[in-house]
Amino acid sequence: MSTEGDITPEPRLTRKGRATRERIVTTAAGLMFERGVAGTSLEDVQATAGVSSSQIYHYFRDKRALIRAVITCQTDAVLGAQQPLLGRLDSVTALRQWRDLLVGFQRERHYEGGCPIGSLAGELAEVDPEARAALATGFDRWEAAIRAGIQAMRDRGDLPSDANPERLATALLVALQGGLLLTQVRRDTSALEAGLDTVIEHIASMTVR
Amino acid sequence: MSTEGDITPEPRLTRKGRATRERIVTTAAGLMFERGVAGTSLEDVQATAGVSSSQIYHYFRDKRALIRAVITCQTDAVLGAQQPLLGRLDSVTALRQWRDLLVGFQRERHYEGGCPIGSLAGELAEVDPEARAALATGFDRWEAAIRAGIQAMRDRGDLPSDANPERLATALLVALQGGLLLTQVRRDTSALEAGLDTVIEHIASMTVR
DNA sequence: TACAAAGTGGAGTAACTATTCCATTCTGTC
DNA sequence: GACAGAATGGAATAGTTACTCCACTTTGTA
Repeated sequence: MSTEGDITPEPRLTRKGRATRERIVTTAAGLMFERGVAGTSLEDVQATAGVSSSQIYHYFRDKRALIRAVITCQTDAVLGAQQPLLGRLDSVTALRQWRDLLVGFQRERHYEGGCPIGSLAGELAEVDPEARAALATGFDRWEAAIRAGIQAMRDRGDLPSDANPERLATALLVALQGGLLLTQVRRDTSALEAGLDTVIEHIASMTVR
Repeated sequence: MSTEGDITPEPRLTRKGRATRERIVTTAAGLMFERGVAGTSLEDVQATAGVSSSQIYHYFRDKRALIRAVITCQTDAVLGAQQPLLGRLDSVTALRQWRDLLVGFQRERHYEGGCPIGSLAGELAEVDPEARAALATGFDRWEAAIRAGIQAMRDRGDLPSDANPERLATALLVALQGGLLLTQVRRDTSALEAGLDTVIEHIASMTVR
Protein backbone atom coordinates (compact mmCIF):
# COMPACT_ATOMS: atom_id res chain seq x y z
CA MET A 1 0.00 0.00 0.00
CA SER A 2 2.75 2.48 0.92
CA THR A 3 6.52 2.22 0.87
CA GLU A 4 8.37 2.40 4.16
CA GLY A 5 9.40 5.89 5.18
CA ASP A 6 12.97 4.78 5.90
CA ILE A 7 15.36 4.43 3.03
CA THR A 8 17.92 2.83 5.35
CA PRO A 9 19.39 -0.48 4.17
CA GLU A 10 17.04 -1.82 6.86
CA PRO A 11 18.53 -4.93 8.44
CA ARG A 12 16.30 -7.92 7.87
CA LEU A 13 13.72 -8.30 10.56
CA THR A 14 12.61 -11.57 11.99
CA ARG A 15 8.94 -12.30 12.56
CA LYS A 16 9.28 -11.29 16.17
CA GLY A 17 11.20 -8.19 15.22
CA ARG A 18 8.52 -7.08 12.81
CA ALA A 19 5.88 -7.52 15.48
CA THR A 20 7.87 -5.48 18.01
CA ARG A 21 8.55 -2.75 15.51
CA GLU A 22 4.90 -2.53 14.61
CA ARG A 23 3.87 -2.47 18.24
CA ILE A 24 6.22 0.44 18.85
CA VAL A 25 4.86 2.39 15.89
CA THR A 26 1.19 1.86 16.60
CA THR A 27 1.66 2.62 20.28
CA ALA A 28 3.56 5.79 19.45
CA ALA A 29 0.90 6.75 16.92
CA GLY A 30 -1.83 6.36 19.50
CA LEU A 31 -0.02 8.33 22.16
CA MET A 32 0.97 11.07 19.78
CA PHE A 33 -2.59 11.37 18.60
CA GLU A 34 -3.82 11.74 22.16
CA ARG A 35 -1.09 13.89 23.64
CA GLY A 36 0.70 15.35 20.68
CA VAL A 37 4.18 14.52 19.47
CA ALA A 38 5.95 16.81 21.92
CA GLY A 39 3.78 15.49 24.73
CA THR A 40 4.84 11.92 24.06
CA SER A 41 8.22 10.91 25.44
CA LEU A 42 10.00 7.80 24.33
CA GLU A 43 9.71 6.68 27.91
CA ASP A 44 5.92 6.85 27.53
CA VAL A 45 6.14 4.76 24.41
CA GLN A 46 8.38 2.23 26.15
CA ALA A 47 6.02 1.85 29.06
CA THR A 48 2.88 1.61 26.98
CA ALA A 49 4.29 -0.72 24.36
CA GLY A 50 6.11 -2.80 26.93
CA VAL A 51 9.53 -2.50 25.35
CA SER A 52 12.88 -1.29 26.58
CA SER A 53 14.66 1.76 25.30
CA SER A 54 17.22 -0.31 23.49
CA GLN A 55 14.47 -1.81 21.39
CA ILE A 56 13.25 1.56 20.18
CA TYR A 57 16.78 2.44 19.15
CA HIS A 58 17.23 -0.93 17.60
CA TYR A 59 14.41 -0.27 15.15
CA PHE A 60 14.66 3.49 14.74
CA ARG A 61 17.66 5.70 14.47
CA ASP A 62 16.14 8.40 16.65
CA LYS A 63 12.85 9.94 17.65
CA ARG A 64 12.42 11.65 14.32
CA ALA A 65 12.68 8.37 12.47
CA LEU A 66 9.98 6.96 14.70
CA ILE A 67 7.83 10.00 14.00
CA ARG A 68 8.18 9.47 10.28
CA ALA A 69 7.10 5.87 10.69
CA VAL A 70 4.11 7.11 12.69
CA ILE A 71 3.16 9.42 9.85
CA THR A 72 2.99 6.67 7.27
CA CYS A 73 1.24 4.41 9.75
CA GLN A 74 -1.44 7.03 10.39
CA THR A 75 -1.82 7.76 6.72
CA ASP A 76 -2.53 4.12 6.01
CA ALA A 77 -4.91 3.94 8.96
CA VAL A 78 -6.84 7.05 8.00
CA LEU A 79 -7.21 6.11 4.36
CA GLY A 80 -8.03 2.55 5.31
CA ALA A 81 -10.77 3.60 7.68
CA GLN A 82 -12.53 5.44 4.87
CA GLN A 83 -12.62 2.44 2.59
CA PRO A 84 -14.47 1.26 0.67
CA LEU A 85 -16.29 4.59 0.34
CA LEU A 86 -13.15 6.57 -0.42
CA GLY A 87 -12.46 4.34 -3.40
CA ARG A 88 -15.81 5.15 -4.99
CA LEU A 89 -16.62 8.80 -4.41
CA ASP A 90 -18.17 9.00 -7.85
CA SER A 91 -21.63 10.36 -7.09
CA VAL A 92 -23.18 13.04 -4.95
CA THR A 93 -24.81 10.29 -2.94
CA ALA A 94 -21.45 8.70 -2.26
CA LEU A 95 -19.99 12.06 -1.28
CA ARG A 96 -22.81 12.55 1.22
CA GLN A 97 -22.31 9.09 2.68
CA TRP A 98 -18.63 9.81 3.03
CA ARG A 99 -19.44 13.07 4.79
CA ASP A 100 -21.67 11.19 7.20
CA LEU A 101 -18.95 8.66 7.86
CA LEU A 102 -16.44 11.37 8.71
CA VAL A 103 -18.85 13.23 10.94
CA GLY A 104 -19.67 9.96 12.63
CA PHE A 105 -16.01 9.27 13.35
CA GLN A 106 -15.68 12.55 15.12
CA ARG A 107 -18.73 11.96 17.24
CA GLU A 108 -17.49 8.50 18.17
CA ARG A 109 -14.29 9.89 19.53
CA HIS A 110 -16.06 12.72 21.27
CA TYR A 111 -14.71 15.40 18.97
CA GLU A 112 -11.22 14.83 20.28
CA GLY A 113 -7.96 14.72 18.39
CA GLY A 114 -8.96 16.20 15.08
CA CYS A 115 -7.40 14.61 12.02
CA PRO A 116 -4.61 12.14 12.81
CA ILE A 117 -2.65 13.45 9.85
CA GLY A 118 -3.63 17.08 10.16
CA SER A 119 -2.69 17.33 13.80
CA LEU A 120 0.72 15.84 13.08
CA ALA A 121 1.04 18.37 10.29
CA GLY A 122 0.32 21.30 12.53
CA GLU A 123 2.93 20.21 14.99
CA LEU A 124 5.67 19.07 12.63
CA ALA A 125 5.46 21.08 9.42
CA GLU A 126 7.83 23.82 10.54
CA VAL A 127 9.99 21.69 12.73
CA ASP A 128 10.95 18.65 10.70
CA PRO A 129 11.29 19.02 6.93
CA GLU A 130 11.30 15.31 6.28
CA ALA A 131 8.13 14.94 8.30
CA ARG A 132 6.59 17.74 6.29
CA ALA A 133 7.40 15.92 3.09
CA ALA A 134 5.90 12.69 4.41
CA LEU A 135 2.76 14.53 5.47
CA ALA A 136 2.49 16.15 2.06
CA THR A 137 2.63 12.70 0.52
CA GLY A 138 -0.13 11.56 2.82
CA PHE A 139 -2.35 14.45 1.83
CA ASP A 140 -1.57 13.80 -1.81
CA ARG A 141 -2.69 10.20 -1.55
CA TRP A 142 -5.87 11.33 0.16
CA GLU A 143 -6.59 13.98 -2.41
CA ALA A 144 -5.87 11.60 -5.30
CA ALA A 145 -8.49 9.19 -4.03
CA ILE A 146 -11.08 11.94 -3.85
CA ARG A 147 -10.11 13.27 -7.24
CA ALA A 148 -10.49 9.87 -8.87
CA GLY A 149 -14.14 9.77 -7.88
CA ILE A 150 -14.90 13.24 -9.15
CA GLN A 151 -13.00 12.56 -12.32
CA ALA A 152 -15.18 9.51 -12.85
CA MET A 153 -18.27 11.67 -12.43
CA ARG A 154 -17.01 14.00 -15.09
CA ASP A 155 -15.93 11.24 -17.45
CA ARG A 156 -19.33 9.69 -17.10
CA GLY A 157 -20.97 12.99 -17.95
CA ASP A 158 -22.51 13.69 -14.54
CA LEU A 159 -20.38 16.81 -14.35
CA PRO A 160 -19.85 19.25 -17.20
CA SER A 161 -16.58 19.00 -19.07
CA ASP A 162 -15.42 22.35 -17.70
CA ALA A 163 -15.64 21.09 -14.15
CA ASN A 164 -12.23 20.88 -12.53
CA PRO A 165 -11.89 17.62 -10.58
CA GLU A 166 -8.50 18.59 -9.23
CA ARG A 167 -9.78 21.84 -7.78
CA LEU A 168 -12.92 20.27 -6.41
CA ALA A 169 -11.00 17.45 -4.77
CA THR A 170 -8.66 19.96 -3.18
CA ALA A 171 -11.61 21.97 -1.93
CA LEU A 172 -13.08 18.86 -0.34
CA LEU A 173 -9.84 17.99 1.42
CA VAL A 174 -9.50 21.59 2.55
CA ALA A 175 -13.02 21.58 3.96
CA LEU A 176 -12.28 18.33 5.68
CA GLN A 177 -9.07 19.53 7.31
CA GLY A 178 -10.46 22.87 8.35
CA GLY A 179 -13.63 21.23 9.57
CA LEU A 180 -11.71 18.72 11.65
CA LEU A 181 -9.56 21.40 13.22
CA LEU A 182 -12.59 23.45 14.21
CA THR A 183 -14.40 20.34 15.42
CA GLN A 184 -11.46 19.62 17.68
CA VAL A 185 -11.33 23.14 19.08
CA ARG A 186 -15.08 23.58 19.45
CA ARG A 187 -15.94 20.04 20.44
CA ASP A 188 -18.77 20.15 17.94
CA THR A 189 -19.07 18.88 14.38
CA SER A 190 -21.13 21.73 12.97
CA ALA A 191 -18.14 23.36 11.31
CA LEU A 192 -17.12 20.10 9.68
CA GLU A 193 -20.66 19.68 8.42
CA ALA A 194 -20.92 23.25 7.17
CA GLY A 195 -17.63 22.99 5.31
CA LEU A 196 -18.20 19.65 3.67
CA ASP A 197 -21.85 20.33 2.90
CA THR A 198 -21.06 23.62 1.23
CA VAL A 199 -18.55 22.05 -1.12
CA ILE A 200 -20.73 19.03 -1.81
CA GLU A 201 -23.70 21.28 -2.52
CA HIS A 202 -21.54 23.20 -4.89
CA ILE A 203 -20.66 20.00 -6.71
CA ALA A 204 -24.29 18.92 -6.71
CA SER A 205 -25.31 22.23 -8.23
CA MET A 206 -22.95 21.58 -11.14
CA THR A 207 -24.34 18.17 -11.99
CA VAL A 208 -25.91 17.92 -15.38
CA ARG A 209 -29.73 17.58 -15.17
CA MET B 1 -10.71 44.94 21.75
CA SER B 2 -10.27 41.78 23.80
CA THR B 3 -10.21 41.18 27.51
CA GLU B 4 -7.05 39.82 29.06
CA GLY B 5 -6.91 36.07 29.27
CA ASP B 6 -5.85 36.17 32.91
CA ILE B 7 -8.49 36.66 35.51
CA THR B 8 -5.80 37.12 38.15
CA PRO B 9 -6.16 40.18 40.37
CA GLU B 10 -3.29 41.41 38.18
CA PRO B 11 -0.99 43.65 40.21
CA ARG B 12 -0.80 47.12 38.76
CA LEU B 13 1.87 47.44 36.18
CA THR B 14 4.03 50.47 35.72
CA ARG B 15 4.67 51.87 32.26
CA LYS B 16 7.95 50.02 32.11
CA GLY B 17 6.31 46.87 33.38
CA ARG B 18 3.66 46.95 30.70
CA ALA B 19 6.31 47.37 28.06
CA THR B 20 8.31 44.43 29.36
CA ARG B 21 5.27 42.24 29.63
CA GLU B 22 4.27 43.05 26.09
CA ARG B 23 7.78 42.40 24.82
CA ILE B 24 7.73 39.00 26.44
CA VAL B 25 4.38 38.12 24.90
CA THR B 26 5.15 39.28 21.38
CA THR B 27 8.56 37.63 21.44
CA ALA B 28 7.04 34.39 22.65
CA ALA B 29 4.32 34.66 20.02
CA GLY B 30 6.89 35.07 17.29
CA LEU B 31 9.05 32.20 18.43
CA MET B 32 6.11 29.90 18.96
CA PHE B 33 4.84 30.70 15.51
CA GLU B 34 8.21 29.84 14.00
CA ARG B 35 9.19 26.84 16.09
CA GLY B 36 5.99 25.71 17.70
CA VAL B 37 5.04 25.96 21.36
CA ALA B 38 6.93 22.86 22.40
CA GLY B 39 9.93 23.98 20.40
CA THR B 40 10.13 27.26 22.27
CA SER B 41 11.74 27.14 25.69
CA LEU B 42 11.41 29.94 28.17
CA GLU B 43 15.15 30.27 27.89
CA ASP B 44 14.68 31.05 24.20
CA VAL B 45 12.12 33.67 25.08
CA GLN B 46 14.43 35.17 27.68
CA ALA B 47 17.33 35.42 25.30
CA THR B 48 15.32 36.83 22.40
CA ALA B 49 13.33 39.30 24.45
CA GLY B 50 16.35 40.29 26.51
CA VAL B 51 14.79 39.57 29.87
CA SER B 52 15.72 37.37 32.79
CA SER B 53 13.78 34.37 33.95
CA SER B 54 12.54 36.18 37.02
CA GLN B 55 10.82 38.68 34.79
CA ILE B 56 8.83 36.05 32.96
CA TYR B 57 7.67 34.66 36.27
CA HIS B 58 6.96 38.11 37.54
CA TYR B 59 4.40 38.66 34.80
CA PHE B 60 3.12 35.12 34.26
CA ARG B 61 2.36 32.41 36.71
CA ASP B 62 3.87 29.71 34.52
CA LYS B 63 4.44 28.77 30.91
CA ARG B 64 0.79 27.96 30.33
CA ALA B 65 -0.24 31.42 31.43
CA LEU B 66 2.22 32.87 28.95
CA ILE B 67 0.81 30.63 26.25
CA ARG B 68 -2.68 31.89 26.93
CA ALA B 69 -1.46 35.45 26.64
CA VAL B 70 0.15 34.52 23.35
CA ILE B 71 -3.15 33.17 22.09
CA THR B 72 -5.03 36.40 22.70
CA CYS B 73 -2.11 38.37 21.34
CA GLN B 74 -2.12 36.38 18.12
CA THR B 75 -5.88 36.59 17.82
CA ASP B 76 -5.73 40.36 18.00
CA ALA B 77 -2.85 40.42 15.53
CA VAL B 78 -4.53 38.14 13.02
CA LEU B 79 -7.86 39.93 13.10
CA GLY B 80 -6.12 43.28 13.04
CA ALA B 81 -4.08 42.39 9.98
CA GLN B 82 -7.27 41.69 8.05
CA GLN B 83 -8.78 45.06 8.80
CA PRO B 84 -10.41 47.03 7.39
CA LEU B 85 -11.52 44.37 4.92
CA LEU B 86 -12.69 41.94 7.57
CA GLY B 87 -15.05 44.56 8.91
CA ARG B 88 -16.83 44.93 5.58
CA LEU B 89 -17.13 41.52 3.96
CA ASP B 90 -20.55 42.47 2.63
CA SER B 91 -20.17 41.82 -1.08
CA VAL B 92 -18.72 39.17 -3.34
CA THR B 93 -16.16 41.70 -4.44
CA ALA B 94 -15.07 42.27 -0.85
CA LEU B 95 -14.87 38.52 -0.27
CA ARG B 96 -12.61 38.17 -3.27
CA GLN B 97 -10.38 41.00 -2.11
CA TRP B 98 -10.16 39.38 1.29
CA ARG B 99 -9.22 36.09 -0.33
CA ASP B 100 -6.46 37.85 -2.25
CA LEU B 101 -5.19 39.45 0.92
CA LEU B 102 -4.97 36.12 2.69
CA VAL B 103 -3.27 34.42 -0.21
CA GLY B 104 -0.85 37.34 -0.38
CA PHE B 105 0.04 36.98 3.28
CA GLN B 106 1.03 33.38 2.74
CA ARG B 107 3.17 34.20 -0.23
CA GLU B 108 4.90 36.98 1.70
CA ARG B 109 5.94 34.62 4.41
CA HIS B 110 6.94 31.96 1.92
CA TYR B 111 4.08 29.63 2.78
CA GLU B 112 5.55 29.05 6.23
CA GLY B 113 3.78 28.84 9.53
CA GLY B 114 0.20 28.42 8.45
CA CYS B 115 -2.39 30.23 10.53
CA PRO B 116 -1.02 31.74 13.75
CA ILE B 117 -4.17 30.69 15.55
CA GLY B 118 -4.73 27.42 13.75
CA SER B 119 -1.23 26.16 14.40
CA LEU B 120 -1.54 26.94 18.09
CA ALA B 121 -4.84 25.09 18.01
CA GLY B 122 -3.32 21.99 16.52
CA GLU B 123 -0.65 21.87 19.15
CA LEU B 124 -2.66 22.84 22.21
CA ALA B 125 -6.25 21.70 21.76
CA GLU B 126 -5.80 18.30 23.38
CA VAL B 127 -3.13 19.33 25.81
CA ASP B 128 -4.38 22.44 27.56
CA PRO B 129 -8.12 22.85 28.06
CA GLU B 130 -7.87 26.51 28.93
CA ALA B 131 -5.87 27.14 25.81
CA ARG B 132 -8.49 25.29 23.81
CA ALA B 133 -11.19 27.54 25.23
CA ALA B 134 -9.17 30.65 24.40
CA LEU B 135 -8.62 29.40 20.87
CA ALA B 136 -12.31 28.69 20.47
CA THR B 137 -13.00 32.26 21.47
CA GLY B 138 -10.52 33.46 18.89
CA PHE B 139 -12.20 31.46 16.15
CA ASP B 140 -15.58 32.71 17.31
CA ARG B 141 -14.48 36.32 16.98
CA TRP B 142 -13.14 35.61 13.54
CA GLU B 143 -16.27 33.84 12.41
CA ALA B 144 -18.49 36.56 13.84
CA ALA B 145 -16.74 39.17 11.75
CA ILE B 146 -17.24 37.13 8.60
CA ARG B 147 -20.85 36.41 9.47
CA ALA B 148 -21.63 40.07 9.98
CA GLY B 149 -20.70 40.81 6.40
CA ILE B 150 -22.76 37.98 4.96
CA GLN B 151 -25.66 38.89 7.18
CA ALA B 152 -25.46 42.41 5.77
CA MET B 153 -25.62 41.01 2.26
CA ARG B 154 -28.74 39.09 3.12
CA ASP B 155 -30.36 41.97 4.95
CA ARG B 156 -29.71 44.17 1.97
CA GLY B 157 -31.31 41.63 -0.31
CA ASP B 158 -28.19 40.56 -2.18
CA LEU B 159 -28.70 37.08 -0.81
CA PRO B 160 -32.03 35.26 -0.65
CA SER B 161 -33.74 35.16 2.70
CA ASP B 162 -33.22 31.42 3.00
CA ALA B 163 -29.44 31.85 2.81
CA ASN B 164 -27.79 30.88 6.07
CA PRO B 165 -25.11 33.44 7.00
CA GLU B 166 -23.99 31.44 9.98
CA ARG B 167 -23.37 28.34 7.92
CA LEU B 168 -21.69 30.24 5.13
CA ALA B 169 -19.41 32.11 7.50
CA THR B 170 -18.44 28.83 9.13
CA ALA B 171 -17.73 27.34 5.72
CA LEU B 172 -15.46 30.26 4.89
CA LEU B 173 -13.52 29.94 8.12
CA VAL B 174 -13.25 26.20 7.56
CA ALA B 175 -11.92 26.72 4.05
CA LEU B 176 -9.47 29.25 5.39
CA GLN B 177 -8.14 27.00 8.12
CA GLY B 178 -7.92 23.93 5.94
CA GLY B 179 -6.38 25.95 3.17
CA LEU B 180 -3.74 27.41 5.45
CA LEU B 181 -2.82 24.01 6.83
CA LEU B 182 -2.37 22.56 3.37
CA THR B 183 -0.51 25.65 2.23
CA GLN B 184 1.90 25.14 5.09
CA VAL B 185 2.45 21.48 4.34
CA ARG B 186 2.65 21.86 0.56
CA ARG B 187 4.44 25.20 0.46
CA ASP B 188 1.94 26.30 -2.14
CA THR B 189 -1.24 28.36 -1.93
CA SER B 190 -3.30 26.47 -4.47
CA ALA B 191 -5.25 24.58 -1.81
CA LEU B 192 -6.07 27.80 0.01
CA GLU B 193 -7.23 29.31 -3.24
CA ALA B 194 -9.28 26.27 -4.22
CA GLY B 195 -10.99 26.16 -0.85
CA LEU B 196 -11.84 29.82 -0.54
CA ASP B 197 -12.79 30.20 -4.19
CA THR B 198 -15.16 27.28 -4.06
CA VAL B 199 -17.04 28.69 -1.10
CA ILE B 200 -17.04 32.22 -2.50
CA GLU B 201 -18.29 30.95 -5.86
CA HIS B 202 -21.04 29.15 -4.01
CA ILE B 203 -22.05 32.39 -2.33
CA ALA B 204 -21.83 34.27 -5.61
CA SER B 205 -24.09 31.72 -7.25
CA MET B 206 -26.74 32.46 -4.62
CA THR B 207 -26.77 36.20 -5.12
CA VAL B 208 -30.01 37.75 -6.28
CA ARG B 209 -29.61 40.13 -9.18
C1' DT C 1 22.90 -28.80 16.58
C1' DA C 2 25.94 -24.94 16.17
C1' DC C 3 26.62 -20.26 15.26
C1' DA C 4 25.94 -15.69 13.49
C1' DA C 5 22.73 -12.28 13.53
C1' DA C 6 18.75 -10.32 15.60
C1' DG C 7 16.32 -9.18 19.72
C1' DT C 8 16.07 -7.64 24.64
C1' DG C 9 17.03 -5.72 29.48
C1' DG C 10 18.40 -2.15 31.97
C1' DA C 11 21.60 0.96 33.96
C1' DG C 12 23.99 5.22 32.91
C1' DT C 13 24.74 10.03 30.97
C1' DA C 14 24.68 14.60 29.41
C1' DA C 15 21.83 18.13 28.23
C1' DC C 16 17.80 20.76 28.71
C1' DT C 17 14.02 23.16 30.97
C1' DA C 18 10.51 24.94 34.00
C1' DT C 19 10.50 26.96 38.16
C1' DT C 20 12.23 29.09 42.63
C1' DC C 21 14.70 32.32 45.49
C1' DC C 22 16.84 36.28 47.03
C1' DA C 23 19.38 40.32 46.64
C1' DT C 24 19.48 44.65 44.23
C1' DT C 25 17.71 48.55 41.52
C1' DC C 26 14.13 51.43 39.71
C1' DT C 27 9.31 54.08 39.75
C1' DG C 28 5.71 56.52 41.18
C1' DT C 29 3.41 58.82 44.81
C1' DC C 30 2.71 61.39 49.25
C1' DG D 1 13.16 63.30 48.82
C1' DA D 2 11.60 59.21 51.16
C1' DC D 3 9.33 55.00 51.09
C1' DA D 4 6.51 51.02 49.35
C1' DG D 5 5.91 48.35 45.85
C1' DA D 6 7.34 47.03 41.24
C1' DA D 7 11.08 45.53 38.24
C1' DT D 8 15.33 43.13 37.42
C1' DG D 9 19.59 40.00 37.62
C1' DG D 10 21.23 35.82 38.13
C1' DA D 11 22.34 31.68 40.46
C1' DA D 12 20.44 27.24 42.06
C1' DT D 13 17.46 23.12 41.69
C1' DA D 14 14.86 19.21 40.65
C1' DG D 15 12.91 16.69 37.21
C1' DT D 16 12.65 15.06 32.49
C1' DT D 17 14.27 13.18 28.20
C1' DA D 18 16.75 11.61 24.19
C1' DC D 19 20.21 8.68 23.52
C1' DT D 20 24.30 5.25 24.57
C1' DC D 21 26.42 1.03 26.04
C1' DC D 22 27.10 -3.55 27.06
C1' DA D 23 25.82 -7.92 28.63
C1' DC D 24 22.58 -11.50 27.81
C1' DT D 25 18.92 -14.28 25.25
C1' DT D 26 16.40 -15.80 21.27
C1' DT D 27 15.85 -16.96 16.34
C1' DG D 28 16.71 -18.72 11.96
C1' DT D 29 19.53 -21.31 9.06
C1' DA D 30 23.36 -24.30 7.17
